[in-house]
Amino acid sequence: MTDSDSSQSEGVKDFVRDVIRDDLAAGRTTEVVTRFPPEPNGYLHIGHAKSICLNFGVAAEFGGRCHLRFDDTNPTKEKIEYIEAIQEDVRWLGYDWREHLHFTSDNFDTLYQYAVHLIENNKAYVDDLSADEIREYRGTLTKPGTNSPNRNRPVTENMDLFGRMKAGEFADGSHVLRAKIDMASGNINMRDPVLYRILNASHPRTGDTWSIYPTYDFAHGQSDAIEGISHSICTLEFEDHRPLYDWLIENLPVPSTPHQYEFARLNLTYSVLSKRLLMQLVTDGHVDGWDDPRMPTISGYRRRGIPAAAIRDFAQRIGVTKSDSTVEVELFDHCVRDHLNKVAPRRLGVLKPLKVVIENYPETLTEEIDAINNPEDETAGKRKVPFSRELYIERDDFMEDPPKKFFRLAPGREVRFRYAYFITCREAIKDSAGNVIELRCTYDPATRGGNSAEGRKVKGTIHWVSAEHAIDAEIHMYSHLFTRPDPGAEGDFRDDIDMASKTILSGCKLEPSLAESQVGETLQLERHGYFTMDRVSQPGHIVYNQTMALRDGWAKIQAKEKSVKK
RNA sequence: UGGGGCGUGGCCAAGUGGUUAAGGCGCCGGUUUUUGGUAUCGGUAUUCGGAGGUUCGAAUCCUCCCGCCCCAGCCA
Repeated sequence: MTDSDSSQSEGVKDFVRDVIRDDLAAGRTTEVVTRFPPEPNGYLHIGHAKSICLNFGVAAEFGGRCHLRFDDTNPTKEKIEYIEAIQEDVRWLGYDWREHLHFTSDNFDTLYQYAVHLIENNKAYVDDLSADEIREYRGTLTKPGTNSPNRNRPVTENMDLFGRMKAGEFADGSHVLRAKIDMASGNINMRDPVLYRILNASHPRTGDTWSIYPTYDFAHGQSDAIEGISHSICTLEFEDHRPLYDWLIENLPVPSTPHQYEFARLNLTYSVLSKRLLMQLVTDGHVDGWDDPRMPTISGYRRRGIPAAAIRDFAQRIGVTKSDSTVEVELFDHCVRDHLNKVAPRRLGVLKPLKVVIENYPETLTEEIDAINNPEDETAGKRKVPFSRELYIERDDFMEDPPKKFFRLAPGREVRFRYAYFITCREAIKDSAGNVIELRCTYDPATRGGNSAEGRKVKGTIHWVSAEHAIDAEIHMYSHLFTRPDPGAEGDFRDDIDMASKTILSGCKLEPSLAESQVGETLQLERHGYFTMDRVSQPGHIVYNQTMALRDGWAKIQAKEKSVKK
């Protein structure tokens, strides 16, 4: 965690922190212990980041600790791959669980003993109704349920049956262990919830030792209690599980009494934030894996070059409340730009090259031009960029017949080549089809560095790259994965995928210093945006991902002109 | 007449009975600028889902109403 982060988190205020402050003040808690409890059945996304920042952040602020606990109670969906990826992501986000890496499966023996305890106290029973029958007996939202015919099975019989469930004598689905609570409760979670089910499946960590597995409800709160969690923070959909959470804590010989608090999960415009839908994008091949730079996953952001600090800043700015909300991606984008603007080294790169020949520049000369690495950070220093007679500029920086407000190059116009010279366009060379393929220009030797001694002004500054010295690169440009802010709001979310959300630019020309850049560093190509080298890069085949475009004032002016004309 | 939540500007979100309802994002306009970036200045809710009521005073308390979200997995 950086200093700017901790100073930002001062004065963070939300209802969760209010609760903790009150608990501390009233002596209900002496140590704040939280946990981030992912199920290893997929990759972490920005919604998880909100929870991670909350749980680890709160623990740090109050001098407590935060555990990383894998909620691995469903072997049919969980994989080692996810366990490893999740740890990498949490670490990359900047958080440290120290020795507190836990697994719900670490508690399987204890949980089993807890179940036995409930049976012995006549508070749980083995039911051999089918799943369908259990559903029928459960009633509906408005009609109370009815008791299972097995509800009054004698304790000894329950003990025998439960033991045999554990021993693997029964088929999947043939029996379950249920809590004996209240089939008429308005809260469906209290209508004798299932505590254990038979799953003859191999578990990523416990292998084949178990054929019964606890449900979320039976495992989560008890694991909290075992780990000494003081504040168990989860999302709103678990709100009506809280009475069950509390009931189990009260009725079991657990070592501590944790409490559950719920906050609203994150929704983001132009994104889907559900492991199920993200999984579908991956398995159907709509994206290039969980870490596709268009994915709202932590690994996707990392590959896209978004810094962890920006994600933490975002998590802090959106706040923590109980009201359902959808945050506009623009806020996320702002956090990314805000951070990168301060730290990203500036470089020159041409995405869509147009050749320029400086006619009055010596053919054999190459000059080393001083360029500032980061105008926002003096300590970043300067570098040398080679300038020569033949250069590339951006196609979009030249117009044969420019509109009034176009400040870039055009026939007869003079502009500044950043850090180098004032350049005047003398002629545009065209191919037989009428496309401009080359510009013939002249330079003013007296403007070296980019200023005219006599105070002559120029309206535009454009970037350039020396043709002879440039390195070639392929650049992947990205836009929102979805065409609408609320994918899936009308029909299948896959119909809202923007097929043009990824475009590949090849033959891009970058300044030679970029030969030394590395995967994991995000830099700014001036006037374009932020970019980062992709992990697929090879020595002869450099690939960059666009992290985020700079805000584009020119695009706004153009859009306005267009709407005025209409 | 099932249970549980939530409603403050376009989007987040402070506010916990007492001067003109914080702040951020976005948007609009100005200034600066060797990135049409950044920075900076100004504008953007006479009103807090609605209606009543209590009070000298209400976004904050009470009543009723309206809207939205979650729950009927042997998923988490």
